Amino acid sequence: MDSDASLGSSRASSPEVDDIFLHSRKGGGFSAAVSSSTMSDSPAELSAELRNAMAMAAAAGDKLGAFKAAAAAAAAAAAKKDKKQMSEPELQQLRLKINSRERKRMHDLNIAMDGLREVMPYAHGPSVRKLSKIATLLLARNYILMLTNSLEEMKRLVSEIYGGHHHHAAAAAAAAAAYHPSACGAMAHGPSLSGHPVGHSVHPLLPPTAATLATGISSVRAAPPPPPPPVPPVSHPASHGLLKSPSPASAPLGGAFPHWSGMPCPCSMCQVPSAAHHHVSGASLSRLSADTK
DNA sequence: TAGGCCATCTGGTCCT
DNA sequence: AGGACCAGATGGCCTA
Repeated sequence: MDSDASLGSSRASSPEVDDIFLHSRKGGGFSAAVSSSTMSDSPAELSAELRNAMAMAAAAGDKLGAFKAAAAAAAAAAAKKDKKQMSEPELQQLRLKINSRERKRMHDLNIAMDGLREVMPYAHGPSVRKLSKIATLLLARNYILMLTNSLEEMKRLVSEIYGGHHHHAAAAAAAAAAYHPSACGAMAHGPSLSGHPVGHSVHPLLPPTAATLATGISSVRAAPPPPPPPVPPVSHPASHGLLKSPSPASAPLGGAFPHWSGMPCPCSMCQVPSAAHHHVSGASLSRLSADTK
């Protein structure tokens, strides 16, 4: 019936409707979930009619849709009327339905954001706090730019290797690209690589690309400028700037990143940024914000 | 305690 | 008309 029954939340703090009304939220409890709906002019408690409707729906056995059924029914009935003619409970039901939709929409957005985080070359795991949304987006942008640069570089090298056989160059590049995954052996690409999904897309045989995924975002994390200097390739600081540790004493990031001996760290965060590579700086971020307004 | 990040609510606007 | 999308407001949680 109601669409938000289909999706679970990617966050524990994103309860489903049932959770909102039937369980205490962490910290705030019931009031935390409901009180904000009363910030404007709604009464602090649900109306008696509303609660009755919910109770009846719950008694009907539809646990998942207990609230939703009541809300949908009331909303459907209310939809036939003018809003001004709607009673207070009907208006509340409509509001709750709209709120539920909006919550689902935001949950979907968060799920997509989680999916994006999963394929980003940053440390995953319990000891590393997950990227914020803005950091995820900025990191993703820089990562795409880095991969584009890598691809171009690879094409260029293949063209050089094959010299004048220009008509073979494109095919060779394609073949090289296709061959790459298996050639990497244990360093298989893809999300299956624990803790470092696609971070080594910068091939070790290729010169370091211009990418530094974190440079732009560090200015986002660190409120006061100046931006931190590039991270040295060998030593891994406790924080990449982007990544928040659960506690100061938490495991250093180097432990979360698998680093292969005798091989430059494939983590693009550890690579020195190139002046040619444009990354999203704090300034550009603010510009971006301004542009979108 | 201030600031960052987030979830949620809400009203408005646009689209189908 | 209903749903999707958006932005502002608000309050909670967490960290430095």
